[in-house]
Amino acid sequence: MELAEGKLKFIEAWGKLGSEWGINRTMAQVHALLLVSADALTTEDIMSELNISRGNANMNLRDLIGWGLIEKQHKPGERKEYFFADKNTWNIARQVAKERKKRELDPIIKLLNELSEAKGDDKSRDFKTFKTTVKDINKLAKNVNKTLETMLKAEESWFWSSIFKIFK
Amino acid sequence: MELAEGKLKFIEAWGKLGSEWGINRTMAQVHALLLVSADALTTEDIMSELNISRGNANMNLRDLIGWGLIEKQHKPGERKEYFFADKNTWNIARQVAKERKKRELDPIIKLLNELSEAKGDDKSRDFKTFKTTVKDINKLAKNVNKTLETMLKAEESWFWSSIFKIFK
DNA sequence: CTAATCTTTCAAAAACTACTGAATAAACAA
DNA sequence: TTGTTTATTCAGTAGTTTTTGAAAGATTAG
Repeated sequence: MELAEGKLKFIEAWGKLGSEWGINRTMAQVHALLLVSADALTTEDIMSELNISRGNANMNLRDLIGWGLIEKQHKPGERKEYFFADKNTWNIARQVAKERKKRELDPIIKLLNELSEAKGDDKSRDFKTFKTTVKDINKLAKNVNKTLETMLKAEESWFWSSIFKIFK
Repeated sequence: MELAEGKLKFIEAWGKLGSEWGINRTMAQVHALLLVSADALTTEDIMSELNISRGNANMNLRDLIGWGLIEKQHKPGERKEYFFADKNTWNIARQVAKERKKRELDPIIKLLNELSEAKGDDKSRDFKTFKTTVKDINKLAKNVNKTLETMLKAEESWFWSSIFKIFK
């Protein structure tokens, strides 16, 4: 396989993976393109590599900045903006975990806490099932939360060696 | 908060969470409804609780069976089918992890292995970036893979107590 | 066998999400 | 200031995914 073909396959796969995890396919593709580009790219570069419009490129670039996955760069003497991706895989994983935790896990934990206060007939089978389900999911969510918090603070090598120490 | 209201909120939240993670909103809602129902429900029950059509209910019920999250039940003397969800949260988490690993992680690891064979000019900066990025993502993917494999085999209590022994 | 009941399928419609491209805004140079 | 270049916005369009509902298919009873 040649580099050019490999890049295309990587971009396609990253886009597909993103869309399977609720992330806009094009946004994931822009990210993939920047991940395999040694130099920072302009909006025009991205538009022509991925065959997308200016508006689409701009919107996804800004979203990627919002996720903390890419940054703008200004070259001296040039007016246009260049973009480059953080290539450190552990940083990427942490950044995604951090954003999704904030956007999704934190709100659901808040709701589960409220739901566990719900009142009802203690003899009703449905009520008991509701209570138990909410309680159990809450417990799981809090465990995931604690693990993520550790991961967000950790160094990659420490994190994995710790994991595998217990799984040996 | 009353039980009825709590159920509705739970169903809504579970549906939203699902859709944020690439799972059909209605499928997640059907799952949520079964999770908070003590007794098995018929297709009709689900149609009327969630205000969805027969076709939609049927399709999502079958998908949930495919994910291993719910099961059919037959009541003696009755012709219609009843559905109930496994309420064990750890089983749910494992089942989802297992399916997504099979559908998404395994294929991407296969591709990454192929991509790391790609040939190119060893002096090209783009080629070096490509190689490094692919190699690093591959390493991360394999670590996640190993961790998931351990999780799939593990008992809940063992898994979390092991995690927290290290991450305390 | 036929009738009754329940399940599954799938083409068409509806709903939703993403994309385009032209207009507008902003930044800078002269 | 005006002209030039680049960035942003957003209404309309295109594309995708989900849902409906009626028809076809199963299954069981008599």
